[in-house]
Amino acid sequence: MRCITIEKKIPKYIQLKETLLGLIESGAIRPGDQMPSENEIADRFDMSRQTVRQTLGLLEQEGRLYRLQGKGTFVSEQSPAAKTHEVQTVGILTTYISDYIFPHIVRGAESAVREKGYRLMLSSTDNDKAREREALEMMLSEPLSGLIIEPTRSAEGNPNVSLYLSLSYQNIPFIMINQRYPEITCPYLMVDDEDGGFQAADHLLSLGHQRIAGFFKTDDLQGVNRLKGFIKAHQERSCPLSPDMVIHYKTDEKWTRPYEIAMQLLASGSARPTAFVCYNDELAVHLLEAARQSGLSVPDDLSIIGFDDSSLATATEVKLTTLSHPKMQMGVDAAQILIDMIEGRSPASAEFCKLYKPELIVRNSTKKL
Amino acid sequence: MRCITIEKKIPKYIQLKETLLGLIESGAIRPGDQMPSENEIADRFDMSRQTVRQTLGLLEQEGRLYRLQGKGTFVSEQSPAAKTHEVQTVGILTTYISDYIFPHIVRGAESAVREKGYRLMLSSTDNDKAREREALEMMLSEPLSGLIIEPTRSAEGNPNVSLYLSLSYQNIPFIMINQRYPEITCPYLMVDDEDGGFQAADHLLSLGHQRIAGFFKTDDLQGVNRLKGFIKAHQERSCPLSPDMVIHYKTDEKWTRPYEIAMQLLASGSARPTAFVCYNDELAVHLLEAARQSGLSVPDDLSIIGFDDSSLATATEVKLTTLSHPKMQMGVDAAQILIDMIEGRSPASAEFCKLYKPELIVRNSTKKL
DNA sequence: TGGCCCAACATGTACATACAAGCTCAGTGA
DNA sequence: TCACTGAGCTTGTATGTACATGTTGGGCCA
Repeated sequence: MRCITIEKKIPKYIQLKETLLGLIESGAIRPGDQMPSENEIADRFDMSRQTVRQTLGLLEQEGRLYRLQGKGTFVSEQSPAAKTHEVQTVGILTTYISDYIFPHIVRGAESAVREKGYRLMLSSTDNDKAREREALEMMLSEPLSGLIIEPTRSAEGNPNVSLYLSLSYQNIPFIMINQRYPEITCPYLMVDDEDGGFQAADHLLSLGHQRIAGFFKTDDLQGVNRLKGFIKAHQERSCPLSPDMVIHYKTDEKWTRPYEIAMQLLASGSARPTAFVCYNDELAVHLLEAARQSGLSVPDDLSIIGFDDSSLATATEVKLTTLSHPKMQMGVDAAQILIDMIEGRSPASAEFCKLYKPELIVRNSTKKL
Repeated sequence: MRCITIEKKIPKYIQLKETLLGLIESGAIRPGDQMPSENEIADRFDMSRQTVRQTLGLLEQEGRLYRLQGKGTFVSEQSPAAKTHEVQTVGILTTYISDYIFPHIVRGAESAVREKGYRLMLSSTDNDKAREREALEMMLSEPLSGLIIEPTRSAEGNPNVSLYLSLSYQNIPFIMINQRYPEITCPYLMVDDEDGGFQAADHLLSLGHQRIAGFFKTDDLQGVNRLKGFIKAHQERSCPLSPDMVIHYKTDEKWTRPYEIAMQLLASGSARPTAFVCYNDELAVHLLEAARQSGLSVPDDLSIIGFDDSSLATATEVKLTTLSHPKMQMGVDAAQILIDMIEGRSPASAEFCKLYKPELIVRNSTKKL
């Protein structure tokens, strides 16, 4: 009884809409065909012309019909096609596009996204919070199906939290790579930087090095974590670590400060470090130059270890020992997990997390003491 | 008289719509405010409630109003903002994203595009014609305001010409970078590769080298043009060029063929070349290794010259002499010219063309014989 | 035969009425 | 005091009528 009452609550004009759509979908009325006139429909379905008009208005608004005054009402051409494979868009927001390992991440994401039939919207923040906001707002000006985000300057708080929260509110899935804002709960992928830092230091310690200088960029969490692992390795091996053997620098100092300090350290006689752990290969190559300038040979006088296994690591004459991680794969994985979330296939909770263990690649820049 | 008749032809519900919009725009009714009820409006403007409903339906459809049954009709929040600076999108289609100099081009384009308030859609072809088509079709599934295209494998014809022609037909401006399809007339930006090849060879010839081997990737026009300049320099200097001093290779052979041939050439005794001109820095670094393997020192026994002035050029111990060109600037210029075209500011005809003259950067990998 | 006009029919505009359904709030009753 | 009810407002659904406007085609007239 109740059921029937509820059934009956469906308005007539909606019922008519479904009926007409059925006729169109079934092919009884084909694209381009003229519909029966309003009066005819009204008679046939035993309703007033006004109600028919209301239905037709809806269908016209949805693009399924078009009406020509004086001529009649007609079925639109392409509607189902346009509706079924409408292409969706995924956004990726990175700090830098051109530098170093980022292109590989972007490339991985792009190829995975393209393969799944999505488009990729790209934006970068240049590691600037204001630009992060700008880019996010611009990307979201048209509906996005999902976002891959590489957080900007994550060690220094996050004025754009509200924007990220509004993403959740709008039900737009997103995933973070490389780093993560602690305030935001979302799936993320990152290299196990602490483990990498640990492996680097541990490798050198196991080779008998006692005075190891570590150069870390500390305005992002990656550098902080690598440093953490670096310290941990010293603790586990019970090797004392002098504070002046830990060199912090910021992104904009990368071509100045580490080099200068390296030169000082290398000139410091008997207390001179016998090994450098570098934040990444770029810096390692740079400090390799510092060693040359100081008249020291690598690895005989100084061991150097990099991070990322970039193309720079093997471009040098002394091939760099470094920590390798799947740069492009992270982009691919991020895209795939995100698309799983978009398409509702994912069991990946908000807590989902994938850590990539770096692999130590021993080449010729490190040597037993 | 006629005029008045025409005035009177404007339907009441349209008039009411304009009136209400006026009230909203003027601030008399503010976003979030409740509108007068349908009956009230009907009374005030002396029309039936049905007609008022028609107007409100239109405005609701346009997103200016929303209606809540039982509560009333309200003015939407953000409509004017969303309407006035609706964000447009520009696409960029490159062969590779992560390799080498492409990230710089993409970055330049991204930053210029973002600055102008556009969004950037990114896709790559992996130098594959089928994927080029796929990517183009996908990007165009939603309207794009313009496209930056780096042609795919341009030395081998172009099965996708029709797609590009349809761009013109749809009035979507586009611009090509790095290379150009000869069948398509459009503005383009490129490095003057022929001049670069010429400068490289000329530099070595002027240093007294007589036997110079040139390694060129010839499945794209860039390599072909660099080779052209390489040959031209020999002609102008009246220096004979033996055919086996010109090595062609294809993209997928880049890690094999040139290296092998270089090793052969370097082992060929008295006829051994005294200098290498390389398609790019990547290859130059690779052939630097071949020289080391052959026990030859650079630049004393062998001069090597690269192309692109990439980060690899200074990562090596022997800093590479190379040809520099504004990688990122090309992306910036492409974006700016394209946006000028989109916004109709451009006097740039379809024939517009900008050639970047490469600049020879002399470092330590070349030496007077 | 050719041009014109008008009837017939299509959708568009406008108004009237009636009742259904959802929200608010004041007043009632336990 | 608190919960319920119902009056009175809102928008939503449904139908009726009337006339305007645009399209087509057949029939009339020159």
